[in-house]
Formats: sequence, C-alpha cells, structure tokens
Amino acid sequence: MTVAQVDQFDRKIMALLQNDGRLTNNDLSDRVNLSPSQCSRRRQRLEEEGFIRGYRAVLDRDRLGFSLVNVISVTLATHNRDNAQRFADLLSRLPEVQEAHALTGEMDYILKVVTPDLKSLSEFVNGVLLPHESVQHVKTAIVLETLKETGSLPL
Amino acid sequence: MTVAQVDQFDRKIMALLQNDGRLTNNDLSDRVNLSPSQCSRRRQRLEEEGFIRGYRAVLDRDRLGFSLVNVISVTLATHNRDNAQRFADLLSRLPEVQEAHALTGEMDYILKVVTPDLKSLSEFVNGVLLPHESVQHVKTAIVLETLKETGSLPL
DNA sequence: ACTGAAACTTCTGACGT
DNA sequence: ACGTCAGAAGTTTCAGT
Repeated sequence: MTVAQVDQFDRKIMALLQNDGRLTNNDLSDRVNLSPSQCSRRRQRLEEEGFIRGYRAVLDRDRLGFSLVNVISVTLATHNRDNAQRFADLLSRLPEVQEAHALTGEMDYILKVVTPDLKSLSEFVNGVLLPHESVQHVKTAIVLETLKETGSLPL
Repeated sequence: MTVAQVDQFDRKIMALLQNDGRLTNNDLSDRVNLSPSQCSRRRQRLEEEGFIRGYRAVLDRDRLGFSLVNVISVTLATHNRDNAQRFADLLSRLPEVQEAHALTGEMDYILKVVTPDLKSLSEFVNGVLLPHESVQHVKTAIVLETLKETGSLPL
C-alpha cells in the first residue's frame, strides 16, 4: 500500500526531481530511458498520489537577510492535549519557525528558527515564545555553522 | 551588496516560488502585476545572482518508507580543526543525514536523520556514527510528531 | 505499457514605448 | 525598465503498436 506502487523508473524520476525540480520531461527522458510522454504521465501520477508533495524554490538565507539560525528547545507548561494544541496554533502563526518537532526525552519540542539578527531573535524568544501561556521554559542555541541542509531522501 | 538589489517585485516572485517552484511566468505575471517576459527576466537574474539557489521536489517521507525522523546531538572527541574536518567529511558521505548544524552551548552538533525503522537507526548510530574516530558521544531523540517543516523564509 | 506525432501552453529574445 | 509579439521549446493527449 505504500512503497510497492512505485517502481525503479518512478524512484529515478523522484530522485532527479529532488535535485532539480525544474527538470523538463525531455531532460528526464534522457536520463531515465523513457519517452518524454511517459515521464510526464508518471510525474502526474506521482503528484496526484501524493508521493511528490510539491515543488519549492530554495532561496539564499544569508543574501536575503536571515543570517541567524537558531535551535530552540521548548518545555510546555502542562502536558495535556489542550495545551499542546495551543502551542501548535502558536507555531503555525510564526513564520520564522521553519521546523517544529515533538521529541522523546527531556525536551518536549525542538524548533528551528531563522531571524535577521540577535535583536529579532531576542524579540522572538522573550517577546513571543516565553510569554505564551502554553510555554514553561525555552533553551536557545545559536547555529555557528550549517554543514549540511538538504530535504533529499536517500532513495 | 545584499538586500538592496532586490525590489518588491523580486521579493514577491521569490515568495511565490517558495510555495510553488513550478509556477510559470504566466502564473507569476498574473499575481505580481508584471508581464510574463519581465517575470522571466527577473527570475533569471535572481537565479544567476544566487538569490534563488535551485528548485526541489518535496517528497512524502512516510509513503517512501522513511517513517523515522531523529534528532541526534553529537559531542566530538577533541575540539581541534582536524577532527572537525573529519566529522564534516563523514557527514557528507551519509545520505540519511538531512541537516547538520554546529551549535553554541553544551552540544557540539545537532543532526536531523531519517531512517526507515528503528533497526536502521540503531545501525546508523551504533554502527556508523559512534565508532567514528571523531565522535565521543551521541544522544538520540526520536521525533514523535512534526508540527511544521518548511524551508520557506518569512519574506 | 510504451512510443511518436500533433495540439496546446509556456518561454524568451527582438523590438517599440 | 517595461510590454508586445512571434519563433522556439516544452508539455500533454491520443492513436498505434
């Protein structure tokens, strides 16, 4: 029901599109040994069935003024469902939050947050996150260097 | 030299392409109030000058068999430049590592790793990461739920 | 299931404003 | 700097194998 419905051609197509989402069906056809029309049909199917969830342009953070990346650990005030929902609602309204994961272990959540500078980071943490009713405690770490950052799956 | 060379039209175009990297210049033209050829030219410029770094298809992790996401904290064995380089080289060869950031604070690095199941996670941690000469200690946390995951910048 | 050709859409460079 | 237009390129549907 999941992995069985994609064959080696589909995997190859997805692997290529992961690296360059603007490849044309002609491009795919060259590298996959299938006609352009077949690549088109397969791509459409993969999109419709949700294996390909969408296409995104990747922008340069630094050059667009978001030089600071931060990893923020969050502990919630109480651990009931309502409070978790309030926290989820808060996150969905905060565009500087790029990722938010609920974790096993000591910390409840880990966030990846981008800001232009330390001032706006401080405003975000002390002005938005900490004051929120759902949040008890946060711990902020600044990213010194990003060694790797890819959304690619190891197909 | 960084942010001054993009105007409001450029920002709008990038914001739209962040959400849908396959938008045609005609699509952009409708939403940006500029002719298609103008959108094409601006896009080319943004690509050439590196504001747009590329385009990626976003695949469905779960449906492709990578159901486990993990956040792994790593402490290096020694903190000299050579050892950091050995660690960086290791990471670049590991496709299951989607992100790797060097941090301020207690932990040296934080990794985001995707695996199909607990068995392959264990193989990765105990068979690849821990045995490596550059690594002293790792702490693995499993992602229970991902609330948000976007590469989009808050333009 | 796949290919190839035909109809349609999109892209892009030349030109005029 | 921008829009218009026309030739080139890419996409997709459909008939044929």
